[in-house]
Amino acid sequence: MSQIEGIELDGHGPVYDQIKRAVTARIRSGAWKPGDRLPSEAELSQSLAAARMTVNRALRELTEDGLLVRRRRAGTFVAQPDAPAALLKIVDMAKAIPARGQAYGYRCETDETVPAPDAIAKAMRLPLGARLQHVECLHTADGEIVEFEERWINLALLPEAAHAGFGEEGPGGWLLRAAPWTEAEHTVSAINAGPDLARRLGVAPGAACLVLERRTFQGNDVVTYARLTHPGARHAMTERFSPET
Amino acid sequence: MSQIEGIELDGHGPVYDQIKRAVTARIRSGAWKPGDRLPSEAELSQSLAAARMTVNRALRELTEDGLLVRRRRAGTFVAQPDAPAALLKIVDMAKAIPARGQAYGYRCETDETVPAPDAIAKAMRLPLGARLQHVECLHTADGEIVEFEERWINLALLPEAAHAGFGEEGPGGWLLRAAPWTEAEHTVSAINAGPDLARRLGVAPGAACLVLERRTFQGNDVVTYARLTHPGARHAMTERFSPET
DNA sequence: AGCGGCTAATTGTCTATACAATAAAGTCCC
DNA sequence: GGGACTTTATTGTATAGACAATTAGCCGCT
Repeated sequence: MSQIEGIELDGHGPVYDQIKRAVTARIRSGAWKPGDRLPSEAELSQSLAAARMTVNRALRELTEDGLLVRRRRAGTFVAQPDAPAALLKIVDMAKAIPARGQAYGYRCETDETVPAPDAIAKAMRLPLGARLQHVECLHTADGEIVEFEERWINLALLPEAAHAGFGEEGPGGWLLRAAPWTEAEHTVSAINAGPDLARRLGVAPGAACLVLERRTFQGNDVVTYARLTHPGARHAMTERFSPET
Repeated sequence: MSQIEGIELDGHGPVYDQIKRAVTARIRSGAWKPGDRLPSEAELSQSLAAARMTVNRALRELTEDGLLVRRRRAGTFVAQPDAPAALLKIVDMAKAIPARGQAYGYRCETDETVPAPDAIAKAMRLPLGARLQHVECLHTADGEIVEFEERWINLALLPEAAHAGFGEEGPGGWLLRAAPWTEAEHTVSAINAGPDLARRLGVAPGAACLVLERRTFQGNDVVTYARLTHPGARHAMTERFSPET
């Protein structure tokens, strides 16, 4: 029983990390398949000449990464490769553009205090006419418009926003400093540019645009709602991601 | 020095978790601000009457979550709330649609072995004319088309794909079982539907569509390339996410 | 002032041990 | 056979102690 033929460590880096790599390699190579049971911590601990706590840490972290599943008394199993749960990271333009080696530009077009319009009040779960700071601005990369930002900030939660002045800096950075947030919700969709939007983005009316909507929460209250529109042809979001960490 | 006035644990659940919650609460409440230094592990261990290993685990996990930053000899600090690094999870239609309580439907339109067309060969980093399995299919929710999938599978890596038969099941599920993958890359963009695409999706020509492209890697080789097109108006991807875990 | 080396504070890891919690498997009794 | 109880393998957590690795800060020298 327990044919634990040589799982071998490579001697590079911390032991728990070596164990993680060794187990990962076994799974990757197909030697251990989804549903297979691994040797128990006690067995591994002995066969690897490591403390059980060290083995435990390795297996625990692999479990957090979704590579393993563990059940008390039953054992540790190779996880079924679940959803290719891919993630798309959504980044702040003011940071992403310089990171790509392009010149970042910002232009503020609107910065005013207004009562909440119907649709916005609903999206922000606020009573009709609640006071909001409304900002409209453009982000450019090497002079080309890559994002049109429409932003509403809940003045009941962040009264300072009314006097922050978004002429020089976008609301993104300011909010990051001013507002701790607990949760965010994103929606991605595609729309045809209407005449007004087309003019602002400098694209033909009807052109496809990528829209990212973001609601940021403080507990159950919506702190801010943003609608970020990108010319579809001109801008794409790319993210590379690996499951193992 | 070190005014560690009462960080208090609540007695619910594991100690390391209590510590995580207590520290998180401090940061959330603003009592500890970005850049502030926390008491050392030794101090916390004493003031909380917990072993240093336990404190270490709590702080380590919070560091992995990006809430803290740690430097040897310097100490543990509250992290600058970095990018509101928002994540959009990309899900498999065959799973996502039933999860939303809608009836999932699948229809295969093409399932053939072909030499790689120019653009695809380039995207998959393959020589021109390499053998690929080409699948085109539709995913519906309550009868409405929500995704048009164009899929190319590298037969050099997965020869079984030629005889898998994608008439009943989409390539997504099959690939999940057949192909271990190490990395994936996603690109999101928006396009105007051309005549052909409009017909297939059942939308007006020129309608905005959301396009998700996915390349899945095995090491440096591209296993499969997928182009998933969604009618922009009819479908949006939403994801809620919180930074603390 | 600047450079180099020493000291010590702090995190990072590993170990051995202990006990708690869980749940699979077995046992007994009807 | 099946339900209730007991056993026991396995993971989950906590602890104390040790040493390694890193590096900020200090001291001394030039």
